[in-house]
Amino acid sequence: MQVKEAVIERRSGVALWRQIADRMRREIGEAALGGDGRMPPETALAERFGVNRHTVRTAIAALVQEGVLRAEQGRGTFVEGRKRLAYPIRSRTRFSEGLAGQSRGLAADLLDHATEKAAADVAKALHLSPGAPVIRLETLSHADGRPVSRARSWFDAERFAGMAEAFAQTRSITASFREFGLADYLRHSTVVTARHAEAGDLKDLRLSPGAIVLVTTAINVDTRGKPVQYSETRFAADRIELHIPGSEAQ
Amino acid sequence: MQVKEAVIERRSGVALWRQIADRMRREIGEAALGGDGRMPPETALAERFGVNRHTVRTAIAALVQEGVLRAEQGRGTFVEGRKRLAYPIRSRTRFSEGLAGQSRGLAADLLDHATEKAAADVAKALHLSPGAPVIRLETLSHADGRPVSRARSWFDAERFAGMAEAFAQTRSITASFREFGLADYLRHSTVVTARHAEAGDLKDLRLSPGAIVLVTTAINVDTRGKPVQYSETRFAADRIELHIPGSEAQ
DNA sequence: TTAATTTGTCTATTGTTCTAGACAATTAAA
DNA sequence: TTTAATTGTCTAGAACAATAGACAAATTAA
Repeated sequence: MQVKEAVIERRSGVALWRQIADRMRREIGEAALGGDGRMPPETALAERFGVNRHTVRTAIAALVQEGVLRAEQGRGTFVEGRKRLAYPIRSRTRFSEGLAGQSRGLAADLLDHATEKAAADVAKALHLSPGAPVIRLETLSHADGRPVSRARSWFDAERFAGMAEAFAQTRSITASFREFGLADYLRHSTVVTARHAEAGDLKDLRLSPGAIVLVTTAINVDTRGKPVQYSETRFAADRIELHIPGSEAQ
Repeated sequence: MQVKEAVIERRSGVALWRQIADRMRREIGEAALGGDGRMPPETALAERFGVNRHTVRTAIAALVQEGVLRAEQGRGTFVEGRKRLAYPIRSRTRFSEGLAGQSRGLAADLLDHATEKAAADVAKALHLSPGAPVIRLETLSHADGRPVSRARSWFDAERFAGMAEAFAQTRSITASFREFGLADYLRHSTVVTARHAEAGDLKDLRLSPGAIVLVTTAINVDTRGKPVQYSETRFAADRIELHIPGSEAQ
C-alpha cells in the first residue's frame, strides 16, 4: 500500500503546489519519477503527496509551463525535459567546449552591452583602478533550445576595445579573445553560490518563481597571469551541474 | 524618492513574506542591507517592497527565527547573522582546515552510521563490486554554533572497519583516516548542484522551507589514486560559498 | 462498440495570506 | 518631561490557495 509521505509542509510560505512541483522536478531529473518517460496519473500523485488532485494539477501545470512535462488529455502526462548538462570547471574552462557533445544547438546571444566605470569589485578583479573604463556584456546561452545560463562579464575597455562587436559576431568569448591576439587564457578562480532566481533571470532563463540559480563568479587570466575577464554567471540549477575535477586530472 | 521595486511576484506560489525574507537574507549577506548592523524601519521596508508593513513583519519574524535578525521594541531591528563562510575546494580539501580562521567553534557530530551493501553509484565511486560492504556515516557540521553542512559519506568497510567509532572520537575525517595509516588523501572530483532543501535537512540545518542547499558529490582518493571516500554534502546556501581556485594556485 | 482510464473544466466551500487601520509599549532624542 | 521613532498586538475584510465533488472530453483496451 502506498503510504502518504510527510514531506510537504503547510503554512510554510510556500504553496503546496509549488513544493510538489519543485519535488517532482528534482525527482524527474534523478529519473526517480517518470523514468520511463511517463508520469503516474494525477490521482496516484495526489494520494502519494497527500493532497487534492487539483493541487497536483496546479503543480503539473507549472512544470508544463517550464517545458519539463507535457500533458495529453486521455493519454497521460509525459516527461519532456532532459537530464542536467554537466558543465566542467577547470583551468581551461570554455563555455561551448564544455557542453559540446552533450547537446546540440549551442548558442550565445548578446542581450546588452555598455562601456562604464569599474565598480570596486570589478576593478579589484581586473587589476584596474576604480573608475577605469570597462566593457560590460550581458549574455544568454542556450543548449538544445533551452536557456541555460545568463552571464554578466567585464573586460578592460582599453585592451579589449570593440569586445561587444566581436562577441556579437563570433558569439563566443574564446573566439572574441582570439581577435585581440589572445590565443589562450586560464581560469584563475571560481566562487560558487546558489540563490533564488531574480525577476530578470526568471524571464530570461524561462524559470518559474522559486527556482534556483547556481551563481559562479569567475576570473580568467592570460598566460602571463593578467586578468582579462571578470564574470558572474547564473545557471538554471535544474538544467546544469558543475563538475570540478581534482588537480591531477586538470 | 524611494520608488517601489517590482521584484516581488504575486500568484507565484511563494508567499510575499517568504520572497521578501529570501531577498533580505541575501542582501544582508552581501551587506547591501543592514551593512551597518541596523536594518531600515519596517515602514521603509514595506514601502520599498510595495507591501503592507505586516507582510514585512512576517518576513522579519522568519529571519529572527533563523537567527539572521534580532528585533528590539522601540529601538529597531539588527543584523545578527554573519557573512557567508568561504569553503575552498582544492586538491587537499579538508573540512576543518577550510573554515579555520574564518570561524570559531568548528564541530562535527555523528548523527548516524551503518554498515550496508554498496548501491550502484557508491560501488562505482569507490571501485568496489555492487553489494560489497560499505560504512555509511551521517554527519552534521557547525561553525560558530550555526549548522553549516550535512554530509553522507561511504567508506570501504573492509579497509576502514571501525570508521564510525574513529569519527565519533576524533570528530574529523582527516584524523580518522590517520588512525588507519592514511596520512594524506586528495580530492579526485567534485560535482556541484543546488536544490531546495528536503525536510530532514531543513530540520538539521535549521533552515526554513524554500531554503536552498548547495550539494557537492565528491570522491577522495589516497596518494596511489585508490578511492577512499565517497560523499554527498548539503551546505546551507546562505551560509557558505564554494571557492574553487584555478589549477596553478593549487 | 463498450468500458476503463486519464486529463480538462466547472462550482462551491474552507483555510491561509495579505491588506488596512488603530493603538499600545518601548526607546532615544529634544 | 515631552515628542518622535520604532516595534508589538489586535481586529476585520479582501485576495489567494486548497479541498471536495461532479461531469466532460479524449484515448486505449477489452
